[in-house]
Amino acid sequence: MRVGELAKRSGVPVPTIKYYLREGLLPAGVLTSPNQAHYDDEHLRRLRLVRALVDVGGLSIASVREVLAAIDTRDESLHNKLGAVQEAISQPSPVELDPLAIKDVQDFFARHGQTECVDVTESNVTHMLAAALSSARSVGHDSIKELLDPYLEGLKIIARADLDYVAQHRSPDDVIEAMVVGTLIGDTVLKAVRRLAHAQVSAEVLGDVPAPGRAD
Amino acid sequence: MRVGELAKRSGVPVPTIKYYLREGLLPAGVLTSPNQAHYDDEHLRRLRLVRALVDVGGLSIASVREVLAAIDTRDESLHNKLGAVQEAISQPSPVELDPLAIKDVQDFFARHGQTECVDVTESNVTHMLAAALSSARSVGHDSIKELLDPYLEGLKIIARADLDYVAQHRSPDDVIEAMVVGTLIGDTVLKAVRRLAHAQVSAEVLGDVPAPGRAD
DNA sequence: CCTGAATGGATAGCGGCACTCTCTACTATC
DNA sequence: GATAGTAGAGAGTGCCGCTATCCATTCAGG
Repeated sequence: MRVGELAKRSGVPVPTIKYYLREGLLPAGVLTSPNQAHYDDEHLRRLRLVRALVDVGGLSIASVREVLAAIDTRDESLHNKLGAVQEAISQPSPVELDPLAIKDVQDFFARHGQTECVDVTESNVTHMLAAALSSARSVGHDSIKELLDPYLEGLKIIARADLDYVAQHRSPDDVIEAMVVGTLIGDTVLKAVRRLAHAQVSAEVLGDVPAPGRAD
Repeated sequence: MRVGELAKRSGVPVPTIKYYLREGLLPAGVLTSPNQAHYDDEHLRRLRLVRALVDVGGLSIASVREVLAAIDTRDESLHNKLGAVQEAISQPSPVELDPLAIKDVQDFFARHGQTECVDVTESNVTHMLAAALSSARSVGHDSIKELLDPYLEGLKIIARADLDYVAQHRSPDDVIEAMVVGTLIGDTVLKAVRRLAHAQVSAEVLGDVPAPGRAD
């Protein structure tokens, strides 16, 4: 197919597709003449993935490029690849880290037998966690660290489901893509369902009546 | 204190503080003369909250304004206020909704006894969920909907912890703020911990050795 | 009381990002 | 041969979150 049809089938405007091509988010089509190229279903699939990462995952174009690079790398173990993708989809926030928050993260790791991680800034993921706790501290909510353990408890169930989902896929490429999609879209799903759970819980506890003094 | 000290104590540059004042994210200080105003700890607290929402929550200035407005509204029930905050911190994505994904969301609600919600686009939260599932469908991962139930399972534990955390706070204002901080910073914490859980699980299953054929 | 730094208030400018427009030279199609 | 579409590339756009500049005023130190 040519770019026009790719645009029609994906819902992405032609100029945007050209932009993605320039930015390296989409491999070039096969040139049949100096100004004619041919795109296949793989391009369509990739284009939809890019849109999913941008629209739902909220990734920047640069991050998408990193993620795709990690997906496309062929000479690494699956585990390393997953790690690279994790890093790419977890951009650090510009918050400066509070040493006490770093301590909280280290304690958390220690509590769960992970004694390796000494330098929190080493990984985007741990940096993200430390940044979140730092921010919480700065607004006087340092006790939010008490949530870490129950969160882990709930996340064990969730991570198991994620794993089962990813395990459905056969080829390593599909596994990686499932991981990316599952993680990023999963984040959004989690966010939404958590809010629904909050709403339900708050309705139960607070009800429509303003009676906060009830013993539960 | 004056703006210079506010800047020093918060780490936010003076011009940025002025910008926030203009944008209504920060109430004006008490004028003691035509060009002298006095700011108190409440301003500092609010300023830190704004930074937390922007840096960790990733909210736009406009969303922050909405959240603060919801926090500051005085004439609504706590439950309504929480709902307003939820909406404000859940911006809809520009994805167009797949009817099948909408059906998935409705089925999910039906499975859990929530029969009220007919129109998914009514709330930003349900819209977010439907958008995420739509995107998943578009990249060929429609079976991600199977994750909804296990996610809810894990999130029940998490939401309970959230509720306990919020319940520690006395005044309604503190409850609202705890809800905002707990939800937004909690999102980031959840994201990070989930990634750590993934990494751990993938290390266990895949190990450093490329032996995918092991029976678990 | 004088001087230099800081302040409130307002307007304009900047840098980054994700496109979007425009143009040229060409080609497929009717 | 007219028309529509295409590759490729550079410039332009719109928004967002600041940042710079300016002015009249005022505070703080000597």
